[in-house]
Amino acid sequence: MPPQLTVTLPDGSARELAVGATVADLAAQIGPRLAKAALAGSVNGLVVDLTTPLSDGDAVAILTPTTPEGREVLRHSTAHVLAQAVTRLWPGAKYAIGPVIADGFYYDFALPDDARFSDADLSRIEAMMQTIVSEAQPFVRDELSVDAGLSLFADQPYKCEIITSVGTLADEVDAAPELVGGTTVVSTYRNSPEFVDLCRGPHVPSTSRLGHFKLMRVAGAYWRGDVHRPQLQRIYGTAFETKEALEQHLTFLEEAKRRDHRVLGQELDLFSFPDEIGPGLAVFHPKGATIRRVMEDYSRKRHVEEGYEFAYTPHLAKADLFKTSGHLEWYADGMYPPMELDDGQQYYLKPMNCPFHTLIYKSRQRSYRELPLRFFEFGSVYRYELSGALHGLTRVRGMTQDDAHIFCAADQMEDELRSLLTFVLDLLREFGLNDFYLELSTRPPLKSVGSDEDWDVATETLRTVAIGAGLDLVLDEGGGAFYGPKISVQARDAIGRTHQMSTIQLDFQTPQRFEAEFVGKDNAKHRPIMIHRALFGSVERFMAILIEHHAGALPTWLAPEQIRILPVRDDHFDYAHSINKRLSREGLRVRTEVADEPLGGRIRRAKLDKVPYILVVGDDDVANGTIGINTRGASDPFRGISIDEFSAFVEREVDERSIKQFGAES
RNA sequence: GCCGAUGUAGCUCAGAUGGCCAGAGCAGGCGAUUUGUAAUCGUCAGGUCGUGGGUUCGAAUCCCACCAUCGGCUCCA
Repeated sequence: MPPQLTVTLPDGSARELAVGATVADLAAQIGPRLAKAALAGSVNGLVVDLTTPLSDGDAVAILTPTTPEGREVLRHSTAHVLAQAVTRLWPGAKYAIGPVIADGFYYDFALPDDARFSDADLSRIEAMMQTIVSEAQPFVRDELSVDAGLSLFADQPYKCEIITSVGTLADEVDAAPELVGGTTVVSTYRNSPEFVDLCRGPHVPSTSRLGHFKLMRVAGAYWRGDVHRPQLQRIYGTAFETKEALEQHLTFLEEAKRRDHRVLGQELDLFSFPDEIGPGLAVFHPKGATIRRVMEDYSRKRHVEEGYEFAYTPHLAKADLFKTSGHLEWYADGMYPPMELDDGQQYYLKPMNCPFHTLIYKSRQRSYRELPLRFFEFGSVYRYELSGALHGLTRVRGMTQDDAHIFCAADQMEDELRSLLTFVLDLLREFGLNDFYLELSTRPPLKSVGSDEDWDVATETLRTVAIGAGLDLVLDEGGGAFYGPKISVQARDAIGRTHQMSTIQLDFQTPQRFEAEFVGKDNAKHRPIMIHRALFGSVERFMAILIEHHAGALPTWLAPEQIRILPVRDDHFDYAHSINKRLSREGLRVRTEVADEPLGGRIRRAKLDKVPYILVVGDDDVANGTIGINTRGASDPFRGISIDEFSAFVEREVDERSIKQFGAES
C-alpha cells in the first residue's frame, strides 16, 4: 500500500490520499462533477492552483466558479488572457499589472510608439481573447530566482520594477515576489510559449475554462497610482462563470444608469449646472428646491429636538482665519484663490464652517455648565475640486453641509458620540436608508498634526462607540482628516451600492489653534474637545443618493409634487379644483391639470413625472363625492374612493414619512 | 490636473468620403378635439452645428487652441 496522507474538507470530513496527490486529485476523488467544475483550491485558507500538492493535515476546499474566490481566479486568469491578446495585437506592448477588482479586473499597458487604445479596439481585443480561450492553453506555474525573473522579463520594464521592489510592493501588487525557504523567488504563469506573466496566482487550469467576459472601457491610469509616473492605458473588464451571470451583471449596470441622478435631475426638472455659472456649481429648479427644502426642514426639526443651537456664518473670511485653522497650510490647493482688496487684505471663500463656529464659541467666556455646546448650520462651502473629479451633485465645487460643531469636555466625549451615532442612524432611516456599516478612519501617515496620545485617545473612543452601535465596523487605515480621526456611516442603496454618508470627526487641534477654553468646576481653564459632524454630508450629495436609491420615485413626503388631479372633462374641473383646495389646505403639494387632451396622455405625463398620486375625477365622482386614485407603481387604479379616506391616509403617510402608498400591499 | 471619448433646436438623436435654404421625434406656441386610467389631430416657431482661430472657391464635416460634459487615474479637509 502506498503511503497515505489525510486532509480535511470544509464540512469536517476527512479524506485519505496518496502522498503527492494534488488538489485536482482530491476533487477527482470526491466526484467527477466536482473535478470538472474545480477551478482552484483553498489550502489552509490560501487560494492555490489545482496542481498544488497536498500535505498531511491540510484543510482543503475545492473552489468552483460559483464561489467568490473561484470567481476571482476566473477574473484573474481572464486578465492574463487580456494581456496576451494585447501583446498579440500590439507586438512590443508592455504590460504592467492586472489585478482583480470588485466587479471584474483591469490590466494596465504601455503600447509601442505611445499608441492609445480606442473604444473600437475593445471588440478586436475581445475577439482575440476568444481565440485564445478556444486554443485551450494550460496555465503553467513556475518559480524563478530574482535574477532569472529579471532576464525572463528583460523587455518588460514594469515587470522588472515589480521584481526588484521586493518588500515594498508585497501587499500592493499581486505579482510581488515572495520569500520561499529563505530565498526570494518570483512565480510566473505561462499559458503558451508566446505569453508568460509574473504572477502570484493561482490560475484556472486552462484558458478553455474562461469565456464569459466583456471588456468595459479604456482609461488612463498612473503607474502605481503616482501622478508623477508615466500614465498607462488601462482596460477594464469583467468576467463571470456563466453567460447568465454576466448578463445579470450588465443588467445591473443598466439599472444603475437608469437611476443616474444626473439624468433624472434633468428629466424631472430638479437642478442643472449652467455653463454660465461654472463647473460644479448647481442651481436648484423649483421641484428640486422643494425636495431640498423638505429635507432641510425635517433636519432642522430633528436638530432642535436633539439640543442643537443654530448659527449663521458668512461665506468668506480673511486669510488669517484660515491660517489659524490650518486650512491654508494643509489645503490651499483645494481652496478657491483669494480675492484681494484695495488695502491688500485677502479674503477666501470658506472650505469649511468650523473656524466660524469656533469663533462663535470664543465670542465670550464659556463655563463647563454650558457644555456640550452644539452649533448647527446649513453652511455653504466652496472647494476647488479638480475638474476631472466633478460628478453631478455628488462631487461639486459649491455645496451645503448640514454641519455642526460640538464643543464638550473630555469626559463628555464618549456619551456625546454615542447619542450622536444614534441620531445619525435614526435620521438616515427616516429617509429610507436602512442598511449600514461603519468605517473608522485613522491618522493619515503624511498630513496630520497633534500628539500620538491625542490621536490614540480619540481613535479608541471612536472605536468603542462604533462597536457599541452593533454594526459592522471596517478600518480605513490613514483615512482621517489632518486634525483627527473619524467614523463614517456607509449605507447600501436599493441596488446594493455603498455610499459614504455621515461623518463624525474628533478634533483636538482646532480648539488648541484658536485657544478655545472653558472654565471648569475647579475654576481653572480647560480646553474643550470639538466634534465635527455632518449627517447628510452635503445636502446636494445626499439628495443625489436619495434620487438614485429611489430611482427618482421619491417617497410621498419628499416628492416635489405629491398629487396631480386630472378632471376627465372640462366640466369636472370645478370639482377637481375643490378637491385640490381641500388637499392643499391640509398641507399637501397638489396641482390640477385642465382637460385639454385625452386622459391617457395626461396620465402618461404624470407617470413620467413620477407623481405619487394621480387623482382622476369624472361624472361618477362628481355625483358621489369620490375620486379615482392611480397610485404610482400600482397596476390598477382604485375607483370611487372617498376623499376623507384618501386624505386621512396620505396625511398619515407624509407625517410618518412612510414609503407605503395608498393601496399598496402591506 | 492627467489619459481617452464626446459636444448639432429646451431634451433625445440623424446628418459616409467637405458642396442645394442643417433634419426628425418629444417638449413649447396656436387652433381643433371634451376625452375614465401610460402618447388625439393639425399647424407654427425654434439652431451663427460648444467657443475662437486656421486650411479651402466652399467647413457641422479637415487642422490647432480653449471651454464644457462623460469614463477612468489622482484628489476628496
